[in-house]
This record gives sequence, structure tokens and C-alpha cells, in this order.
Amino acid sequence: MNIGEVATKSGLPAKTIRYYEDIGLIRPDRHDNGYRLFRQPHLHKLMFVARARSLGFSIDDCRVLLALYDDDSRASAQVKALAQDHLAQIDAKIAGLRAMRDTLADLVDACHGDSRPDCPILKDLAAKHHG
Amino acid sequence: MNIGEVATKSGLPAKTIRYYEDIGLIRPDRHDNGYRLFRQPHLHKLMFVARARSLGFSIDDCRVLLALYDDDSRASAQVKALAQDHLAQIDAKIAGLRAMRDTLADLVDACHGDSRPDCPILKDLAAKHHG
DNA sequence: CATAGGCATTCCAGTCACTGGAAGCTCAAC
DNA sequence: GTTGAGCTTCCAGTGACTGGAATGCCTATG
Repeated sequence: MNIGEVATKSGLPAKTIRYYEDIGLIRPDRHDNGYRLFRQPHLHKLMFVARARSLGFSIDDCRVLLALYDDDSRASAQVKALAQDHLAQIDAKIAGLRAMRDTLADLVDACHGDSRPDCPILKDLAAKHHG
Repeated sequence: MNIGEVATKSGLPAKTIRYYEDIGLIRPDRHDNGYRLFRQPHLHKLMFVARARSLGFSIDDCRVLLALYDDDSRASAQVKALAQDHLAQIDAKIAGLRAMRDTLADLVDACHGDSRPDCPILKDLAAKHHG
């Protein structure tokens, strides 16, 4: 398969796939003409990575996950630990965003949003926030 | 005030404040020796930006917000529109993260996490995901 | 055989908002 | 005068791509 075909099949842009090769995440073969030659296992890896990325795993996490996947003697505990760690990070990010969201929503609610210049949102931004 | 003092007072690293000058967000004066000279309004602006950033506004948003803050004839509707837009983006991001989180949490739950290699997390990553 | 197009290649630069580090200058204290 | 903290500039790196330019390859048609 050429890069266009794996791009379609994996849902990843060709640019991204080339980038993944650059950083050593996949190592496709080459045709005589220099074109990348992807075989079934390459496509499989790319789909694996695409899925992991869609779950928010970093590229480095993906490297580890791929290695674990390739390692028949892995302990599932290793995978679970990695996933739990990542889950905790997502939870933290959600919590941070929710705090943001709530504050911002209060401000938006408080702002009448008409043609007058008086604005609680700007007032809040301009107020001193300790801590 | 020197940069160290405004850094302490605003809670922003000195590096960040220099960066904000680089990109034209603030324009402190200068001492004869080349040191930046911050006055009260500069500090005020920095605190304004710090608060806006903590609410997730982009630097470009901050530029607009500062301009609106400086403009006595602004309509609060403009500020509200910007904030609502940003709120919608935060909501979208939270929704995305929650979907991620739920999927991942299911996988973590399904994984026994012991010394055996069998792992539902890796199985999911390796499975074909359409759509 | 020339050419047009669509695909592929490489390489460089830009994104966003910083952050780290090196090399050197200034200032206050001892 | 020497130390050390604080300031300066400039360059490079982060993460994970993304855009674009310049060029090469392949296929199909006139």
C-alpha cells in the first residue's frame, strides 16, 4: 500500500503518518522508486496508534503501549497502570476545566450583554485575585 | 518596579512577562541601565491577563479583552459574546474529555491488571474502530 | 512522444504559550 | 574588590502536528 491508501484506511492524514515515521513510531518499507511501502502490520500499528491517540495517550505512551502489545510476556498490570495514570490526568484536566467553566459561566450570566459599557466580566478580570 | 517584583505581585514568571512584552501585550518603560520599569498600570494589565489566562482565554483573546477594557465606549455585548464563545469551546473540550474518560475507565475496569498478558485495553486498541 | 493530473518525495517554517539555558551586565552588601 | 542575586539578550526546545514549496513518479490521454 502507498501512503494515501493507509491514510484513508487508518483515518490519519498522510502528513501525520510521515511524521510518525520521522519520530520512529513506524518503519514502513520502501519501493524502488522511494515511495513508502506499507504492509498489513504497518497499517495495524497505525490504527492502534490512532485509537490510542483518540483516547488521549501521548506519543510516548503509544510507544510504550505498542511495545507492550508486541511483548507476549507482558503483564496486564503494566498496561493497566499506564492507563490508570492517564485516566487520572484526564480527570485532573476535566476538573480544572470545570472550575474554569463554572467561573466563566457565572460571569457570562452576570453580564447583561447590551450596548452599555458596564461589564461584570471585565470587572472580574480587572479585580485583584489573591491566591 | 523591576521585573522580579511584578512577577511576584502578578504571580507570573519573569520569563512569561518578558515574553508578553515580546509579543506586544505590554510595553513597560525602561530604566537608564536597560532594566524594565513597570508602573502600576503595567502591573494591573499583567494581573488582568493572568486572570484571563487562568480562565482559559487565549493570548489573542486577552489582547481583545484588554482593548475592550481600555475602551470606555465598549458595549458589554462584545465582551459577553467573546466569553460565550470561549465558554462553548470549553464545554466542547470537556465533552470530548468526558467521552475519552468514560471509554478509558471502562477499559481500565475490564482489565484485571495482574501478571498475565491477557489485556482488554490492548485488545481494544488493536481492534478495528470504524467511524 | 508530450503533457496533464494526481500522487509521492523532501525540507523548512509555523503553530501555541511558554520554558530552559548560556553568556554577560548591574547593583547592593560585605 | 568580590560575591551573589537579579537583570539583560538571544537561541533552542516543547508536543504533535500542519502548511507550503520545490521536485519527482506514474498513469492516461491527445
